[in-house]
Amino acid sequence: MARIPASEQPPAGAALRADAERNRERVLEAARHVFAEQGLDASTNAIARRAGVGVATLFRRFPTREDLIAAAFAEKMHAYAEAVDDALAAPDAWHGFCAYLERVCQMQADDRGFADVLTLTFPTAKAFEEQRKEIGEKLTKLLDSAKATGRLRPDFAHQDVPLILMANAGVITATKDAAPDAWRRLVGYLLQAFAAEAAQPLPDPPSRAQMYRALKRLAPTPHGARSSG
Amino acid sequence: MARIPASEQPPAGAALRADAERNRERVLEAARHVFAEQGLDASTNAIARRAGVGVATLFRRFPTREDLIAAAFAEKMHAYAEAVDDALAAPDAWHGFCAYLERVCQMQADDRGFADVLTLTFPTAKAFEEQRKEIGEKLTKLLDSAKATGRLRPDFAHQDVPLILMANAGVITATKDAAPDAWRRLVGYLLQAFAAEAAQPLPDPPSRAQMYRALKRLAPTPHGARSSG
DNA sequence: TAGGAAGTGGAGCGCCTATTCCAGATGTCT
DNA sequence: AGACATCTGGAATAGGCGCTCCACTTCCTA
Repeated sequence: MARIPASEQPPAGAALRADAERNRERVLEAARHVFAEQGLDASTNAIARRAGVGVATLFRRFPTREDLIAAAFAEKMHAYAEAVDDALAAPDAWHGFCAYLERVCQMQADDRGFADVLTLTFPTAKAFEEQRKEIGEKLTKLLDSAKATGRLRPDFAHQDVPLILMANAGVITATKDAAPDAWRRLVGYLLQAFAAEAAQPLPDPPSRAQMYRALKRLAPTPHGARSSG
Repeated sequence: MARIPASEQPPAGAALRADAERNRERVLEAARHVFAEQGLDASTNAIARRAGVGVATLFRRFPTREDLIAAAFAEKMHAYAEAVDDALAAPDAWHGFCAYLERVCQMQADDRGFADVLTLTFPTAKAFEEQRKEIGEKLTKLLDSAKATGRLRPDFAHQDVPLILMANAGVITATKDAAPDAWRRLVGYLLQAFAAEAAQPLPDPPSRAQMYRALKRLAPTPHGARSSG
């Protein structure tokens, strides 16, 4: 007798058996560790091995890679959201903005997987994407406030934020081992460029739609997706 | 009877048989095309297939991946060197520097493989690396001249150049398809940050040694090297 | 034009990957 | 304690990869 109506699948909230829940947690912990070290294209086997479970267990709990990624990075996404909240709460919006960018880039530097997550979308991970949308709206407010102080240049575009994250991801990928603080230099330059005092004409930013499409590019499938195109 | 003393291997300059030379050229052409489209981690098979030759032919002519990369990008490296020469010849060193950066970043945008090449070293490809060294020396001159004009900020470091290329590579990887001009925005910001007028204190740049080690990180082996670490 | 060096391509090896399947172990409820 | 759904891990499938080997072909020279 099922303690849950269980029409077909455990209705998304159904409690797992205790051992299963334990294993789920172990997989997530392993995934977080491995993704942080190797990036999003780490192999499923490596994660299962580290978790000390069979691959089948991993796949049963997280049928698609997006499921695993979304679950593994849920906490970091919250921290990411917190960063905007803190920035909005800062007494000076410009300083809030600067601190926000540094904090987020630091998060990228600390976690290669997260660096990738911030430059991608995961359309099937709904909670994830809703959160991203919410963060985006708060970010708009932050930018407006920062511009209102007269310190952030008025032509700074919302799309410039993911652009920075992409650039930062590039630096981190290349320098993580040999020069782990190199990204600070990049961000330092950029923040000075974002100051209103420095403002000179710029090329147009990519449109929001373009940027969204860029974020929607294929997530780094460990292998195989390469040949499908 | 060999028309060449041929102690063991064709002494690096030995003429290939006409058909072999033709195939060599076809492989290079294919490699250039495939690298440009897919990046340096394109599969050897894909290149051979496109060239219309067997994989053995490719490996006979280019025993290591570095051999192939060095040969495929030799021309682009010359164009890259030319960019510094032109910059040095410019009447105004600051404008020369700006044009140089834009031109090089454009080259990255036009060729995903080359974008990677510029953020890596290939220790076994001697001619390649000597050229890189020479370019580096000219670049130092260019930076000095640009600083002497008072327009390039004095704390701009030589190491900042590869840093920019890494950042640009990150943007290009992410936006190539959806927003192919996004990189211009990044470079636009950076150039404004490099202007002496905008100069504010910055984090220290990575040391040259660090940057060199970062460039020396493993080239993207198509697959396999991942598990060796 | 004939002989042999030079060059060829695809089959094959070993390794890696994702994903599925299923016989057997485990937890949970009565 | 017994019964049974739940959960498990490793074997198995199917594929991609780099790279090598070798029976066969092509070119060049004399």
